[in-house]
Amino acid sequence: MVASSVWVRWPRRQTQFPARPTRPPTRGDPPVSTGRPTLADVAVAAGVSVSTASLAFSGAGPIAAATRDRVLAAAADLAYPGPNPLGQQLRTGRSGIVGAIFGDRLRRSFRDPVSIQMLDGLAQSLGAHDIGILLIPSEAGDVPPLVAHAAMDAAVVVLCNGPDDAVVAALARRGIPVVLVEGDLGAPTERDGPAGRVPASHPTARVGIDDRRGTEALVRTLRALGHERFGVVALPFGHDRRLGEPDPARDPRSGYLATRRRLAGIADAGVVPEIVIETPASLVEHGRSAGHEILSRPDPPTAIIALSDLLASGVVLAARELGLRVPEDVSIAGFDGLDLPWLAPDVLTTVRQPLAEKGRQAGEAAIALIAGVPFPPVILPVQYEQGTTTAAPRAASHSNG
Amino acid sequence: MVASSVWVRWPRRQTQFPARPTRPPTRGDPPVSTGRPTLADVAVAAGVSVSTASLAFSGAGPIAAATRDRVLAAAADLAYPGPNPLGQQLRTGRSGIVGAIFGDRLRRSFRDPVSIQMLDGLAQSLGAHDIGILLIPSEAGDVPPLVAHAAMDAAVVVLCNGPDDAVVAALARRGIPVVLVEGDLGAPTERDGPAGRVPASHPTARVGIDDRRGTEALVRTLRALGHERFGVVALPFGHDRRLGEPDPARDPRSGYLATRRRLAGIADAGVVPEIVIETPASLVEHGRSAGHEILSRPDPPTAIIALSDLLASGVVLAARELGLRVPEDVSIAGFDGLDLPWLAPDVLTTVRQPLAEKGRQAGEAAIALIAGVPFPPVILPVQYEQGTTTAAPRAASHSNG
DNA sequence: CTGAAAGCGCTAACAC
DNA sequence: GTGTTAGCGCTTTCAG
Repeated sequence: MVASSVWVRWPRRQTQFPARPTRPPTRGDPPVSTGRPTLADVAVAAGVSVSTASLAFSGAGPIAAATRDRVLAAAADLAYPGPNPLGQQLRTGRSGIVGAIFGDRLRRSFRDPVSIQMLDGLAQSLGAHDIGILLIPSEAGDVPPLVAHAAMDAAVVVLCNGPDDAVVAALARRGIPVVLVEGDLGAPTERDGPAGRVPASHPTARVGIDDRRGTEALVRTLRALGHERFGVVALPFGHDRRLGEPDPARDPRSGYLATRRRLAGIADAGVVPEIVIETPASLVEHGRSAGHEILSRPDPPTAIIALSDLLASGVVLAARELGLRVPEDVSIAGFDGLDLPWLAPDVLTTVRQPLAEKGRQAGEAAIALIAGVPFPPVILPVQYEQGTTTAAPRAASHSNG
Repeated sequence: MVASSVWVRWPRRQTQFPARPTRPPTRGDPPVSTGRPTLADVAVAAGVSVSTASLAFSGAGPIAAATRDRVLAAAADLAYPGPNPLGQQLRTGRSGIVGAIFGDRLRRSFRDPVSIQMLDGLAQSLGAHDIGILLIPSEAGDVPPLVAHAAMDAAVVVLCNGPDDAVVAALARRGIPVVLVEGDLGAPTERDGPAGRVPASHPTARVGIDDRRGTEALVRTLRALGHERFGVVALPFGHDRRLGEPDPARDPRSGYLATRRRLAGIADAGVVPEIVIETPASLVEHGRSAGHEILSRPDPPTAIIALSDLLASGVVLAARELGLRVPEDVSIAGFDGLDLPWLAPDVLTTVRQPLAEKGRQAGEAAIALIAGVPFPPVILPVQYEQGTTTAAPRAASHSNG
């Protein structure tokens, strides 16, 4: 049974909203006179000059209380909604907007709480300065028109792809300061990729976490429990997203920094995984697929490290579906420190990163760069968190893996 | 064991980025000359007038190909990044930005895939017109500064609270067209709430779904299966969010439209629920709490209707935790039509709504209003979808409920 | 097809 | 404490 099966859509009339009367157009008069009162109108009504009227609103200079009240009263009379931001912006050269560019589809990024929590922190620090966030979803590879044309005072770029990131190059060309979250531009000598050149002098800041030491600590803990044979479910390596074992031919220098660093931490702990599955995105279903792939093998590894909690939770689901007990039959760990109530009764062993703080720092970085102040790189610490999904392997076999 | 325990933060130097040389300031010269090339510079370099140079970039008028090439070459020479959007915006009176205002915390809204999918659709339709989305998180009740001051050509307001919504009033005062998603302004006569007056003439559009008939169809189906005793886990009733049985004293006319309408649909199907639990937000954990509350009672209802899928999935978790089989012991249904892979092997019985399409329509509405064209109300259909979480009650007792 | 002129709405340096 | 003045960078008539 279907609730309703047609698209209800009332006919559209072509009538315009009532146009306000405009003064007779003179030569060179732009056709876009809004008809709304301006600061000049208020000034006339209050019997003061425009500059004084401006002061009444901005408070950016000395003004007699009586004068200010007179101006505000006149404004109220005229239903003047306050200074037009467009005029302010042109005059001050500031838009009051910071672009947030996600190197991925909105849909995919936003199904991941990691992006959201970061965005929340970003909104906090920028909001405190009355700076707005312009959402710029960006398909992998191409440069969205908004990056090229929208007004913004700075941009926060999440998950850029290294030296050749065309988005960052476009921003640099426009002179827009860039905050790189979980990204870098490569060594200065590498910055002249085909897509563009980011001059070393371009105002840039970096905010990241110490993920390398995070996975290292995690893996060391698992080794101490007796695990010797590891599987890894990895985040995407780069914009060319795929599911399966990674292409051995890929340039290990390129691709997403977070993925590279978290893998490096595993190596730091002295572990060479028996199997690595790359996923196209940090989503439960991809973790589930990867989990099935790894756990269905004969004699699978005793511990699986997923590079994100969403992936790890997918692996847990896969294990459950295969009738494996977690952590008795297989230990599963994640990364991020998300709250995943639906995994109950299990609680993921993970490496918690300060997501909101990362966003907040990115916001502070943007604010600093806008003010012309350099912002030194920030690397936030992460913390190992024991959950219920890891334990010693059933038979801590000392046979070589 | 802890990966690292201090906040790594390198010392901040106070050096400025190298300031570009500015021409000696003359009287009245604003201090904010960017030093970057302008269209005038390009025009000089190309040996044409500014108006011609403008045409070379906008293509909004006749221009000789040779002239255009000369201008573009000069622009490339000067590393001119294209017309400054701030100038364009003041001149055209358009910011190219639509505000997206969520009547809730960013964090909360964005943990809910419903908001995200809508936002994705919104980005689609606005992006096709090169219009950017300004993200405006809004605490319940107060008017964010960005609503009052940010430049935008229109605003999409999600989940407004009825006639007295201060955010909508503020937008109306500024003359900014408003698209209401899942909201209304009450009857015209009610629009003069204490918080503000939204004149009937103010450009406004509405986009919603046929949720009333959705829950009606759902409940009728359950009744046909033999269910007679229902519990309801409700979305928040209004900005005053709480968990528990609803305040009987609340004005049934106020509060979130979606909640009211979905409840109305249940009544339409001839059902008076034995128990209603209101939740503070559409989140799994609240559904879980509510589920425990309902299912722990003696002789609980045989069917539980949650007004969102996230809430419903929480109820499923609660049932599992209480050792109840779904749907044998209790039927559970949701609303939205989300993909919840982690609920496997269960698939929610639900009412699917076209979320992305809702966002797309909101975007189209905004575009229409910006162009001064009225946009008639849109009510999108919903569709009942049978999952595995509903079935006939174990003993379809015909004793009166 | 190109150039001249006018001004969108505002702020801020400076003179009074 | 207030007014004068000069644009911010751009688009768009309209004349040639």
